[in-house]
Amino acid sequence: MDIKSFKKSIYKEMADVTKALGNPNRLEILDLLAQGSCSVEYIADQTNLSVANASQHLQVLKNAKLVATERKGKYSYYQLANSHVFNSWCSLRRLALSQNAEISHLIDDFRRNQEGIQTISSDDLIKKMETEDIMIIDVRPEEEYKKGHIRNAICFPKDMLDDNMKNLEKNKQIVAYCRGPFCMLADEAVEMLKQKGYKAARLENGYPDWAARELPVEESAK
Amino acid sequence: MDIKSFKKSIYKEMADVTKALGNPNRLEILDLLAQGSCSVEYIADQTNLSVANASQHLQVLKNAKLVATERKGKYSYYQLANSHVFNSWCSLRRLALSQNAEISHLIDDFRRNQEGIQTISSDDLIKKMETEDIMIIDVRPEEEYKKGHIRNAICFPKDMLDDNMKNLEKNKQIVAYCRGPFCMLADEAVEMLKQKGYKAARLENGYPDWAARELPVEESAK
DNA sequence: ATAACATTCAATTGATTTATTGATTGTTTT
DNA sequence: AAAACAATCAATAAATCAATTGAATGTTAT
Repeated sequence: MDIKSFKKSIYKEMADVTKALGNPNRLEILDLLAQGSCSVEYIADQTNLSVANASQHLQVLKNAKLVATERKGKYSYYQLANSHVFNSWCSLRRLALSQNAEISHLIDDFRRNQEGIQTISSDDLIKKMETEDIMIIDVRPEEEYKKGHIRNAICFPKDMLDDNMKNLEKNKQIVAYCRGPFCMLADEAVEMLKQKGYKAARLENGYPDWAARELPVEESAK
Repeated sequence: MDIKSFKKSIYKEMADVTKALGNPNRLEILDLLAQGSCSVEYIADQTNLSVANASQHLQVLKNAKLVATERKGKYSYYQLANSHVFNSWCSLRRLALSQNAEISHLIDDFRRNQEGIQTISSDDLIKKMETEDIMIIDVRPEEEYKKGHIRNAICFPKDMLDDNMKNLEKNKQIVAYCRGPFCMLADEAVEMLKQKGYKAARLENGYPDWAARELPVEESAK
């Protein structure tokens, strides 16, 4: 093989992986899978796709080796193939947020409409955990909490918030987190809590970002 | 705007950026632009695209705000819009190399055909620079060396290698580098040098990776 | 002014991608 | 065995993408 066609096939392979990422529905699916493995039905439900369409997108991701699948009984569970997938996803998220003022504005506008939700970074949270007596609440669906959560966080699914609110203390700082920066579950929870007189803020990013911090950084390809 | 359509537009924006990256020719163009700014003509020439087609791809990259353009006289010079672009490019390269055995095999096969080119990492090079008396040669075209190069590296364009070889010393370890892991200029140079009895190895990655190391790591979006 | 040149634009054609629909496969429950 | 269910497959039509061609724009040199 000559150099020219060698290089072309390299970039072709790289483009195939990138193309598999380059679809809004698949990016949303990957964002969801970053929370842990999910069945096709759950994915379809959470992303408002038909099951057939979700399955089709999952095949694309699978062919690109971005996700792995495992059958348990009559369910197929999908998960991210490895940590590189989430790393690239985050890198693209950072890229999109940095270049494209539109996304940042969309988020800012959304938060502003909700009367200024206070946002804290992971570093801030670590500091607060060491110096203050705070409560961390996980407002994702219970299934996702079970697959993994921030140490000491309480399972606080947003739709059960009313019932559980009595477990909170008005004088403690509450930090709510959810799936990631594009997920609005934490914003909604914070808004509800503030209306009731609690001191609440949201974590800027989500659980997967937090979990990735705790792992050693992988540097090179292999 | 309701949450559903808010999320859809977020992922849409993210997908638009990713789609702009998801084409083999555009990935190759970005790899080239990572060396420094280039004219359309140079890009077309280096990537074997027609000028009109290269220009078209550049428009796509420009619309996605991945590259910036500046006109100097009758030439348009394109460059990467910011460091996030190269970071994402590298992240996708890592992803593709890790998942897709095909790419790694393609590279390995190519290197094996050339009688085992020895490859050293950036960390290795730093150590060697401190402890040994080595020669670092930049085998990219002179234009790219001028735009930036590893400190103390000598400009050694591959097509001039024969003429310049007399400046090398047979007893010193020589390290050749080029554009990146997919670029074969360094491999070719190392092969030629080894045939003539020099001790030569190639740097695993290229100049842009080296330059990115020296800059402070940018963590979050803004 | 004219010619030469670098780049972009516009139109076309063929190839890919996407969502939808309905049928099919394989597993579990009754 | 039959029914219910999860997931995939196959076929289609609409939309988008990519390479080619030739014309148009804008700058520099003569």
